[in-house]
Amino acid sequence: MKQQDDVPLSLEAFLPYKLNRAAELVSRRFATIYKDHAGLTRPEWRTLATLGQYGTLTATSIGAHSSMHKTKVSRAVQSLEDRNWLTRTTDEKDRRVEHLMLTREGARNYRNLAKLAHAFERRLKDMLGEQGFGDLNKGLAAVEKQLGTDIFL
Amino acid sequence: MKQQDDVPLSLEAFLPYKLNRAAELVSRRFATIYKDHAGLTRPEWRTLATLGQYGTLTATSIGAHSSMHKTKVSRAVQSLEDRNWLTRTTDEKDRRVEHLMLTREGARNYRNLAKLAHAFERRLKDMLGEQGFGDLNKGLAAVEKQLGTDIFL
DNA sequence: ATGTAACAATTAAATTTGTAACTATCAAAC
DNA sequence: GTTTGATAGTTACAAATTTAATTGTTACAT
Repeated sequence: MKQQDDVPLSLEAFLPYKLNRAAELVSRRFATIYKDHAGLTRPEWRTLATLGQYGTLTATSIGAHSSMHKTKVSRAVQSLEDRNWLTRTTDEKDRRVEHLMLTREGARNYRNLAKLAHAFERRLKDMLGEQGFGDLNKGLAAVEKQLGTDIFL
Repeated sequence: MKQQDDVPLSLEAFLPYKLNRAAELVSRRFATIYKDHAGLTRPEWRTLATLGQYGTLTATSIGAHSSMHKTKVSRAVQSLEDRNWLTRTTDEKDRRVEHLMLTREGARNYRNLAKLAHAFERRLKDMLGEQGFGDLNKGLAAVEKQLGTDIFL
C-alpha cells in the first residue's frame, strides 16, 4: 500500500469533482441561452437539438442519442408538442412506435438556437484558448472512448 | 454571418453536452463506490470529503468549497450528524455559526473513502492513459480559470 | 436603545427527477 | 390461435433538488 493513499483527498483536485464542476459552470451559462431565448428546459433543448439534427426519430432513439431517460424524453416531447414544435406520427407497421418530427415552427426555433449554440461554443473556444479547448476535447474523447459504452439508461 | 452558422448542430460534438456526459459517466462510477461502501449520497460524500480535507468548517464554507447549495449542505450535515460522523459546536463569539468537525468514526470512514477515491482516480488515469488524463486535467483547469469565478450559488 | 440591514442556518413549498408499475402492441413459441 | 416474453411509451408515486420564506443572531447607523 503506497503512502500516498493516506494523504487526505483534495476535492478541488479530484477528477470526478472537477469534471462535474466544469460541466455545471458551462451548462449553466449555456442554459441561460435556451432559457432566455426560447423558455426551454434542458431536456426540452436536448430533444429539440436531437430532432433538429436527425430529422425524424422515435422517443426511444432520442433518448439514446441525447443520453436521457425515457421519462425525461416523454415529458419533453409532450411539452414540445404542446408548443406545436413537433408532431407525432404512429408507425404503420408497429403501432407502439411514434415518429417525431419538428414542425416548421419547431425547425425555425431549432435553427435559431443551433446558431446561438455555435456562437456560444466559439466564445468558449476563445475564452479557453486554442490549447485549452483542444485539450478539453481530447480529454473528453478519451473518457467517452473508455466509459461511453456503459449501458446508460 | 458565416455559412457555418447554418450547419445543424451535432449534439454529440457540442462541448456543453460532451462535458455533461463525461461528468455523468465518471460520477456514476464513482458514486457506486461511496454508495456501496458507506451508503452515502453525493451531497453527503462531498460534505464528508470537505470536512476530512479541512478539519473544521462551517456549513457555509463547506458549500463554498464543494460548490453545493446551502440547503443541500444543511441536509447532508443533518444526515451525517444522525450517523454520528460529525459534531456541531456553536461559535462562542457569533452564535449564528456552527463549527462542524468529524467524529472519530466519521474520520475513519473518511480515510477509508479517500483511499478508495485515490484508487479510483488511479484506475481512471490508467484507463484514459497518461495523455488523455493530462489533456482532460489541462482542459478542465482552463474552464475553471475562465468561468470558476462565477458566483455559484 | 432602537431600527434596519445583513447573515448563518433551517424549514416550507414548488418543481424536477427517477423508479417502478402500467397500457398497448408485437413477435415468436407452442 | 393463444400464451409468453419483449418493447414503446406513459403515468403514478417517491425521492431529490431548487427557490422562497423563516428564525435567530449580529453589526451598525441613527
